[in-house]
Amino acid sequence: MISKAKRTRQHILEKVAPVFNKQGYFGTSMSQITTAIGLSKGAVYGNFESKEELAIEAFNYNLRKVIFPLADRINAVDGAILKLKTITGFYREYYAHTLPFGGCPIINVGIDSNNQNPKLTERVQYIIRRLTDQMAEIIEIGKQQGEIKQDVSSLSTARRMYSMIEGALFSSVLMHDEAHLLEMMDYIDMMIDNELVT
Amino acid sequence: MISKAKRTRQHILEKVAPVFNKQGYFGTSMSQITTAIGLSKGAVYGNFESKEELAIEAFNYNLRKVIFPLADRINAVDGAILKLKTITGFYREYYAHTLPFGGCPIINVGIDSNNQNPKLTERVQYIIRRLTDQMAEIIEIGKQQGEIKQDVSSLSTARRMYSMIEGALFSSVLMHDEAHLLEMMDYIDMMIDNELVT
DNA sequence: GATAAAATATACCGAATGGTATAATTTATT
DNA sequence: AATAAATTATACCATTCGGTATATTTTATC
Repeated sequence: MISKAKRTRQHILEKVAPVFNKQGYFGTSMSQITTAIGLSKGAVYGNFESKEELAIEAFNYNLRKVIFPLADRINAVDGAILKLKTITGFYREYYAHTLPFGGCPIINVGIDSNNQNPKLTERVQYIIRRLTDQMAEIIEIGKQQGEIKQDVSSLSTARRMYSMIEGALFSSVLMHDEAHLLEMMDYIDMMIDNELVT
Repeated sequence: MISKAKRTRQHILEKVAPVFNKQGYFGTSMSQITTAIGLSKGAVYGNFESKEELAIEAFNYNLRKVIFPLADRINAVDGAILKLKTITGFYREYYAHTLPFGGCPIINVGIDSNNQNPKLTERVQYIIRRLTDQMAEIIEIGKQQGEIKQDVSSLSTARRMYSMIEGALFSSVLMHDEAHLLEMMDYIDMMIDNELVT
């Protein structure tokens, strides 16, 4: 059976993750944290060694919740083109999905931790690299299997796609208008058909 | 002659603007501010009514420094296509230009103020709207003058361009790699030639 | 150069910060 | 059910927070 501590740890992360994502590291105080979780500082410091560790784990929690499901969706389909379009499909739902959490944790923590918290920044960089490498790998396999044109640069295309997605997401979240994201996904789909498909 | 107060105000903004841009609102303390400006709290509160007003004015200062010059560059050339390519040209230099300030103030303050400071968020929204509207206007005039295809949606295209730029900028700043931005500018230039030019 | 006015430095405020030691409580083991 | 161990609440710590009142210094006016 799962120990009490482990369940409390999960409870704290669940409640605290959206707060950190919305308010940032310095914008979130310990008193706001204890209010959000309905527990005392003792519970927090009994399960996490510092506010910083809590912030890092909260980021990981958000990733597990909003980004990692993408991998499952990609693995569930076959073929490079279909996999790529699964990505755009995923991000079409992403706005509604992440808005209650305060937007995309990658952008939020990326900006928030930059020039501030090297550990968190490195973690965000690692995640971005993983995501873009994964996309590049899909394109690469597509090329090998003749599904995607040979003259396409896998990594450049993947990075461009990712920047387009994050940029549109930023616009949508900030302007409170899902259209930016949806229209960008339409455009990327079109781009896939016109520029990648053999 | 310019008054002492006005010069101090300028001095404070100049020194404090990059600090706010790098560290965010809550990440920047009054003591860090007084250290950065080499003056006391008396000087700060004699010239600004609160930390919040200082942050807003620091953002405006950053805009004047890194974004507003774009308008001049656009006005200096004729023709929609040339104006659009002036924009991509501008952002090609933007990474090196804004890195010492801690990256693009629009993304930074946008993310930092979202869910935190409504005044600042509104200001960022207004700036984004101005930028995208300006770009849409260029495309619209290009259509009227037969320089750009009629079936192009001015506003959608402008918004997409802007999201692409901001997304690539985010990637470059966070990954410490200018390539993301430069490659995106190449792509946008190509897009202009292939999809917009009549 | 004296005086008034403006601007800056200093000293201080209550409140809140992240963090800790310890007491109280809950859980698990027998 | 009794006891030991693990977990959480409470009270408290020094420090720092943003902000202010006032003293000092600098600037402008005459």
